[in-house]
Amino acid sequence: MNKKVREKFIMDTLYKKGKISVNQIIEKFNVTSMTARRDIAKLAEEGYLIRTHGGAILADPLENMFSFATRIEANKKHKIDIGRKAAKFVRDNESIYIDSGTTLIRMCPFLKDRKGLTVITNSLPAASELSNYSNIRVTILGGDIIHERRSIYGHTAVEQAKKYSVKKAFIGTDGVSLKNGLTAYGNNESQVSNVMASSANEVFLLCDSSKIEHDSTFKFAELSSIDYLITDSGIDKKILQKYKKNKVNIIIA
Amino acid sequence: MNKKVREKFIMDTLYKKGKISVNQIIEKFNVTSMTARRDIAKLAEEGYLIRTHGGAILADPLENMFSFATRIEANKKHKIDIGRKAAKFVRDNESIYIDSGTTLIRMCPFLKDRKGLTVITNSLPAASELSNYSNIRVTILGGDIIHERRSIYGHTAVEQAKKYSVKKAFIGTDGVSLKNGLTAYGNNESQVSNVMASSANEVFLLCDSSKIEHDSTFKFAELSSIDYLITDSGIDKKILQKYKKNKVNIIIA
DNA sequence: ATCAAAACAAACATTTTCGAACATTAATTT
DNA sequence: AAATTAATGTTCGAAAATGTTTGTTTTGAT
Repeated sequence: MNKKVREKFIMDTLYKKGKISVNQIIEKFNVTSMTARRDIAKLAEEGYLIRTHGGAILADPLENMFSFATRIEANKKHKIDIGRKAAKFVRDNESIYIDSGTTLIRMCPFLKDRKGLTVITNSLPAASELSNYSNIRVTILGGDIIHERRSIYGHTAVEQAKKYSVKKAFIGTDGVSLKNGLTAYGNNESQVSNVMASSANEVFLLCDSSKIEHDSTFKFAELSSIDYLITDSGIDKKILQKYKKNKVNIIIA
Repeated sequence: MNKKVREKFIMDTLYKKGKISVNQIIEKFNVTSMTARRDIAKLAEEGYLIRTHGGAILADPLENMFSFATRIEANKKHKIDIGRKAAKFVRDNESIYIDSGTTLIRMCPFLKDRKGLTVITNSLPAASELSNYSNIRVTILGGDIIHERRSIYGHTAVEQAKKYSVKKAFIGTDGVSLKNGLTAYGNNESQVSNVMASSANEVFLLCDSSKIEHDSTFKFAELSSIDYLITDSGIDKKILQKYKKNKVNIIIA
């Protein structure tokens, strides 16, 4: 079971230093280069890192490696994990809704191999990312753009949203708690999420653990309106138990 | 494995300082000048930067936005010229429509200082670019996305377009001729352009000179429906005269 | 306009890393 | 315990990265 330990070491090193070499792995664990390379290959396959000659660097699926300032976003790793997990629920030939939000964007790269997928979204970056994949049909909601979030909202967006019905809706939130359900900073964007969620067969809420048991200003949906809550391993055990007791279908990525 | 790391360093430096020298790379990574130059050459090949003697400077940011397979557009200079010229017709506190198309995108950076501007667009990259400027209200048309063009079309988009009325519409085309007017490859996108143009006080057609007296498949508008044709200095003198005789209001950027 | 220094690039040499194929050794299942 | 599966090791030719040499081009100062 050393494999998992090596993988953890690789990712830890990457998050700390941004890069790792095959030799580092060889020396640390006394394995052959082939094994080290296989580890790296596997993690690359899963989208965690980008291979290089002699090692690997940290992957960032969205900003291709030449991103503007390389500010290391808080919770980026967690968000990628959540995005990957969420993407696993998407099947070929489905139609899904992807909400705006930094966590939701992380789903997109993991959808690129789906066949016959139709995606409806109110997220400008999600639409941009998905429009790279010619096999995915992308529909964007029209309306006004919120600059800070690159998301689309307003009456027009809501009206358009009402016309669609999707199999699965993947939505975000600014906060979620057992007491107040889903809450957001602004009242506007969440209306779109609500409409799309209400027509969906299954609703997935994606939120990193920092938002759990944290309330924002506007309450926009009950906890019961979601079918699955996908979050990261950073969630407090006690809170996790409490949620399970309250029959929230919680998934740890 | 240093290669990717060097590339990242090069691009980071470029984004921070706008330029980089071969010597900086040599000193930082202890490599030969040949290696440093090969790095630069490769990145230039991919369109990320522009080579100079002794180093490189940053390539156009817009290029990077969708650029994965960035073929370096011919006519880029011309398109920028056209975009700059077109932007000069935009006043504070107006509402305008910006069509999809590579020429139209070039307008956006020149609009960043306008006050109280409202922009409606069916172009994904234009919307992305404009959403960087918090002083500009951006409305995007909803609908299906054409991958190759990053533009939005279809029934939904047309219906939404009908609800707006703008002061000035800036539209693009695949071809324009005295005989056939404005023509496009596909029949779909141009419908949106048509609707927005018909409600506008003034219609500007932006097209580089390679498209003039060149016909595409679908005829979507008369030449008389546009008020100004903005093109580049590459236009043939004889054709220019002919257009002027036919009372086309032609502007050379 | 001329010249020297710096920058460049083609061709070739060297070093390093890869990865496919097969062998071996755990770990799991039956 | 035998069979199956997963993980790791070994070998070796191919590919990639980098260095070296050498002659050409560019630049900038005179």
